Amino acid sequence: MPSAERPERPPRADARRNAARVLTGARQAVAAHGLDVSYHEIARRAGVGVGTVYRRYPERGQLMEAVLLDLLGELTTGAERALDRGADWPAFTSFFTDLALRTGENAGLTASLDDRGGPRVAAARRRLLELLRRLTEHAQRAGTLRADLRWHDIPFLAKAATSAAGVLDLPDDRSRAERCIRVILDGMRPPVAGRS
Amino acid sequence: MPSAERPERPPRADARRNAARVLTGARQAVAAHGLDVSYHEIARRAGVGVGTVYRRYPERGQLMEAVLLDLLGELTTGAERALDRGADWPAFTSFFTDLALRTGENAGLTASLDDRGGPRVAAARRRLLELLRRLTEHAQRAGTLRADLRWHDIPFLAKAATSAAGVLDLPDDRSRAERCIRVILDGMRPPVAGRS
Amino acid sequence: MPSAERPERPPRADARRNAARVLTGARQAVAAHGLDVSYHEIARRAGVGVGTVYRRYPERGQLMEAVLLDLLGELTTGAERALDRGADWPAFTSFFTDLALRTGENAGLTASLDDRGGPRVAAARRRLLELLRRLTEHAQRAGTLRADLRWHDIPFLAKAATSAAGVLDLPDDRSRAERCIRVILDGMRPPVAGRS
Amino acid sequence: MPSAERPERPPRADARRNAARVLTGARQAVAAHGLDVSYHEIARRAGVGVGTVYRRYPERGQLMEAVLLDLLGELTTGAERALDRGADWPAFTSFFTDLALRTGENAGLTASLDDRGGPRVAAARRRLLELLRRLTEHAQRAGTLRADLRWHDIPFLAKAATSAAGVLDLPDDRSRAERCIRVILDGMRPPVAGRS
DNA sequence: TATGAATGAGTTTTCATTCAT
DNA sequence: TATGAATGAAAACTCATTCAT
Repeated sequence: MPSAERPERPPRADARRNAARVLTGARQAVAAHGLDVSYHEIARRAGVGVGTVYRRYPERGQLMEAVLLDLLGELTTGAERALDRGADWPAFTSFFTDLALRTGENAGLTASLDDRGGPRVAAARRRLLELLRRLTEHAQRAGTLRADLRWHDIPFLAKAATSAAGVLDLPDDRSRAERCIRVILDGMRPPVAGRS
Repeated sequence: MPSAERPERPPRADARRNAARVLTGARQAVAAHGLDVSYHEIARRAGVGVGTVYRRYPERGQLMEAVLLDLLGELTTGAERALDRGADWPAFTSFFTDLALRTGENAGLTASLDDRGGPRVAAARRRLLELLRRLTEHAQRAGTLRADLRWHDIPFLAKAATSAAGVLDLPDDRSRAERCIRVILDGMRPPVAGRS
Repeated sequence: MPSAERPERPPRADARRNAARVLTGARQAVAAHGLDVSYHEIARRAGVGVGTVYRRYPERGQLMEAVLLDLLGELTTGAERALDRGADWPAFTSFFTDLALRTGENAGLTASLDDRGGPRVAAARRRLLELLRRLTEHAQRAGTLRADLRWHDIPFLAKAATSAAGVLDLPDDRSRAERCIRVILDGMRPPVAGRS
Repeated sequence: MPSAERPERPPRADARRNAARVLTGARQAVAAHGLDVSYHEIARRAGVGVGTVYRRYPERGQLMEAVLLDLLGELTTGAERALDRGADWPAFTSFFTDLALRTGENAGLTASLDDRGGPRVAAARRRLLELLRRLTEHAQRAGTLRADLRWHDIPFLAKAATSAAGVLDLPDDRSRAERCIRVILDGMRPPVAGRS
């Protein structure tokens, strides 16, 4: 019904397809080159023209927000699963490893866990950090996590654990990344009395 | 060439002064903006004209090499001091902390600990890594460092420890950086038997 | 690449318009400032941004080649017309004058008549020189041109004739240029017996 | 006698030597690269530092004036010799050839024969042009030079004759240069009646 | 006085962003 | 709406001129 009142029609099929392509391309591009990737690089990976990326995300911040929301959603799902599993050490370990590896894959993007982005990012971050706080407290109450750790140190340590992977430019060198994560996880356990 | 004998006069006073200024400016600029800083920014911090920076380092690679050599030299000095002090746990700790903080302050430059740069950088790096290997073996033989750590994991963990500081954009938030370093150092100690 | 088949769309209207503008601007700029004109000057005369000139001719050599081809094309047309007219003395004179004045207007570019440029320039030059050879032989066979002239001296004499105009920095001082061309043309006629 | 009144002492030996070196270097450099040659190039050929060239000729114009005066002096000597020899056709030919070849060797410098330079250049030029005028009139009165030539066309034709040599980048291709000079000289002779 | 290192204006070149099609 | 050519601000680089030694 072609009327003059803008019936808010659903987006065209190719428009929807492009929206997904751009987001995927942006995630890949950001993972590979950091937050300063050029729009041309994103467009190249998405298989669209630069203009298309600009039409959808006129501001770089908007694009990064979309990428962050995507990532935060995945991490939140992981945290919920860990809480559901009782927040014991294996569950914490699994969540932390996931956080660390994803963080490593998204070099530079981890600012998401701090204080950038618009209100929607802030909300998503709050949701994740709240889960993180509960996970941490569970683990500390159960005595599996050292008590002097602040819950907001966790994402820092997670980022730390895998900037290691980033350094190598060998994203698949999992063995070292995992060894480093293990060391950090060990360090996060309560100290044992009777050590010099 | 007014004379054929090239009397090899000593460098001009301002030339010598500028050599130091350029290096210092470059280190500050790289620390603040990463490896892609503009030559103008470097010149500004050094208090010289761009031309002077170009005269001294026509290729960006040469400048970065000089910066790396400077940094590697300082780290090597620290490693030697730690070995002289017997490579016990406090000495190791002190070296690691130094490595971690300097690495953090030189975000992006830490590639130096891997495989970039010309032959002189490679040599300086080899010298440092050799000291690192000896430090690690000492500590592992003394039982103060977990045995399953490879000595070449150390710089990764050090970088890890302070990419934390970088995240904050608050380079002086030492308290968190130090807490993270402590956790990582704890994780590097030998595991204690009888833990789940 | 949204489609794998590259529908090979026709060039955009402004792209086509700009292609012509850039070439014209380049010819004017080169005529006025020589081969070393700045790209900004060319862009200014073409009425486009520098970036556009760079997009079309990333290498200065490519731009100069395009300018040469344009000039050689015009000269070739003139030579063909002269041959069609029978290559008698008036036709030769007219061609030579044209060659001389254009050469003078394109100071520095006249290398085109010698041995610079890529294969396309070489081909265009060969085409022109071949016509020149035929013109010369016609005229010598008809006895209107001195026999001891080599056909490849002609472009040198043409360049000579109007470097005169160049000297003045008064490109419109046609009267002197024409007088000099006339003298040279006179000199090119067969010598008359019985002169000291 | 070291007194306060600046006794106008003769220049130091090395100063005089340098003055000569700079002038020679400048003539070579200008011949090779034209009037826009860099001071560094001149200094290199002279075997002195740039600063020395600047000290002696703070303005580019002063340096070019010195070079011109040197060249004009040589040409004037040639013109005087031609007049002494009676200004017949062989003498004129010899002068013209000399003028042409020197002019060719000093590509770009030939502006000297027109209207650049300071008062001393103007005077030297006037002296040379006066000789040229007399040479021309002698030759025209004797009927060996076409009457419709203006005496001030001569230097233009001379320059013309050898810009030919310049085109080749083969400064020693005398055979072509000489053939071209001959053609031009022929063209300068009085026209012969009974030609189409 | 001679030297060449230092300077910075001007040129070349890139690339984020806009906009004609 | 999607595209990529056009744009021009900003970065890289050069080199004529100055000036500390």
